Amino acid sequence: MQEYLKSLNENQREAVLHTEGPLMIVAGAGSGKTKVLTSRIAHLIHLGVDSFRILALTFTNKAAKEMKERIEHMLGNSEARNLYIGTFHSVFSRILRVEAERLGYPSNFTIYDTDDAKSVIKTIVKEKNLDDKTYKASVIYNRISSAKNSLYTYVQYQQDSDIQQEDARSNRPLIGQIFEAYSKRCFKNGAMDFDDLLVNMYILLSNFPEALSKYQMKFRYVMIDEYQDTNLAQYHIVKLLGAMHENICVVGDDAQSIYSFRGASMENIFQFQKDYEDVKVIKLEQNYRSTRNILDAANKIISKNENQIKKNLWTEKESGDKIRLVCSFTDNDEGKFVADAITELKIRNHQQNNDIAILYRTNAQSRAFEESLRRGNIAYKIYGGLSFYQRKEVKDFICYLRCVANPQDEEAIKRIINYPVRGIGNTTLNKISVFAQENNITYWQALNQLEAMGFKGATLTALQNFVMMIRHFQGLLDKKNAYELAEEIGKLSGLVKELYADKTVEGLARYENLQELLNSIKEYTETPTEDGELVERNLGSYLQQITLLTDTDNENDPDQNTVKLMTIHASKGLEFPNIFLVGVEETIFPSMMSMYDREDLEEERRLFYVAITRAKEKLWISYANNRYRFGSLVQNDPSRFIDELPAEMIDNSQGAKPRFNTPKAKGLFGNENAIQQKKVVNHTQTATHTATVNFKADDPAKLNEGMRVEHQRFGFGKIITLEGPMNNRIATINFDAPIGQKKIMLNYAKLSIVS
DNA sequence: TGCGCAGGTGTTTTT
DNA sequence: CACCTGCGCA
Repeated sequence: MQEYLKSLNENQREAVLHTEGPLMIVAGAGSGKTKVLTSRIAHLIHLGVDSFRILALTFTNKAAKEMKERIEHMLGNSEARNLYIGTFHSVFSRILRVEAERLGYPSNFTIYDTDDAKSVIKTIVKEKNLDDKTYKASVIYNRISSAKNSLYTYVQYQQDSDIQQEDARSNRPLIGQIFEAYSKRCFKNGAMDFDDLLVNMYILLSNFPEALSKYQMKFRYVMIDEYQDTNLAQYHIVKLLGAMHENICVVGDDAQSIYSFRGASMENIFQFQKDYEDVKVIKLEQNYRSTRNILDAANKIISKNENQIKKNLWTEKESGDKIRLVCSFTDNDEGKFVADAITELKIRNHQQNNDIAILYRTNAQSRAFEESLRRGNIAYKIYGGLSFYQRKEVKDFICYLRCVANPQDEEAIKRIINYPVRGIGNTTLNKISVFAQENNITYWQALNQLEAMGFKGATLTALQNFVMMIRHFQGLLDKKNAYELAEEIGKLSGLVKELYADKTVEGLARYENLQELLNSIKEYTETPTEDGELVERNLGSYLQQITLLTDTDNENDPDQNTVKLMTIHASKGLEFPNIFLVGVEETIFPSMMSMYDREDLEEERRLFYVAITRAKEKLWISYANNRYRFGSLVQNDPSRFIDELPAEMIDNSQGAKPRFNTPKAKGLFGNENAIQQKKVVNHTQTATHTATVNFKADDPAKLNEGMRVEHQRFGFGKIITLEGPMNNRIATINFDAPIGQKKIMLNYAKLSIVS
């Protein structure tokens, strides 16, 4: 038997050996999913399958990279280089570069990140003279994005009566029109947003039979990781790609489906089994990661969900430590507790920083921990937030590169036309926009007819100089490699000089970031091709791949020994010996947005499950009684998920009392009066109030002290005080027994006036 | 055109 | 609280 087969358990081996026909692997957390996928690919190559004909799609670059490295290691030769392994987005962008012409895009098309996309939407909203408060870019972007993820065109969007009614109800009836204008503008700009990479791939396969058969023949074996996170567009693409050979292998875990807000649908798992008659389903249920206490707790949690494929995840490991439940008085105390616990872990248990991760629900929660870790002299790294390429100075530079590679890219031109300052103001920009619109030409084409627009004097000279400069760069595109070109751009544009002149600390950091960017371009230019035949290492391909890179992906020095801080979403697929899961409080986790809907709540619970199953040996679950949010102090109950943990696996010695959380107040605060003594509340009880049938929230501005009101969860009560600014109003309400007095943030809570 | 200040406004989660 | 926007002034 081959070496790689020996180390597999029976089910894993069956999955590896089942190479022909549709296969679905339901892989529980920590059940060796990646091992199976990589072994399966190695096995295919052993059987003589041409490595060029294997496609594996993942959701993160990191997962793709890991798979590739592991296969390389297993094979011991360079065959792995020919494999098509990458994220949906990056693989499709490579294919679309080759096929761009069929779809009417330039092969150097730009990829718009979320910021670029929102900026285009803002422009359109302004052009249509709509109110940018009702038509907020983020809202519109989300509407358009979810439409695209369901393969809706703007025409279908405009004709769908449900959608139209929904938009009308939210007072935004013109989103369909904005969608249309946005699509047309992106196309004109030679740009695709993230969703377009999927949509256009779908269009390519469904409208161009030659393209379809080309890729169907090419990819004889198709593998999909994290299948539970695919959306409708991805589902259809996978189905089309695999239709000829039907050698499709999907790996997923319904219990870890946490991306429905991005259009992912667990339904795809169930649909897969219906789509193919001869589908083989294999479950991987042995967990190799966590101790039994941790695993049992996770199982208990997930069993509360109605919507799931039943699995029996088990382990041979010992029960291990109990889960430590920690209650702190404030968010800062929570930070301090974690820092202290980490120090202790390192001293007593000889753990490294690398062995430890702090997980939270939202990025904003990282601050208290950053502070406490810094104070405790513990090296850490935060994942998430802005990717390197989204930082202002880096993106400015990239926009130079973008408009050289693709002069249709209006967003890029507008961003740099007056940076560094060259006397081209807003009025001028607007004139150019209007001219381009009226004559139905691109922004760049308009810039090449300056006289026709009637510019004179200093403005004309400034514009002419800009256009000449960009043309000069474009002329170098074929003569110089990406790095040489970038160097020239840095010099001639004055950007490097501008940043160099700034000697403040931040200025220095910005200058260094720019140098780092130049280095990365250099590195890219000098690395030999290894990615299969479609990759060319020029400026265009460089630009396309960096837009798809996230913060988690540029792990420059992996041997850095740091504690890792990240959201639970970002932690998926990772494992650590020690996990601190923090901020486990109602309104944070489950999030305020997901508390009132069964499906949303189940997704939060899956998220909780994902968090717990990251831990190999030790797990802390922590919450605070008081924390600052939006600048004011709020009080949260411990999360309902804490109550769902099995009591016998919990170590309560850190003073945490999930059911009766009395604050251990001992003058930790200067302004004691500001903190309302919290009533002892069993919050499972608090949830028993069912809102009146016709419950309708009233405008918080109408509330007054002394009024009797109804709260959806806490029931009826009387307003004692109202305080804080109107945009963050806090009411102290004396609720009827057994709830008692509570502070309520009106931004979140919905109150209905009774009398 | 650019800068400083006041005021408003917002937090899920991400390729 | 922290960030962004818009406005008034130099």
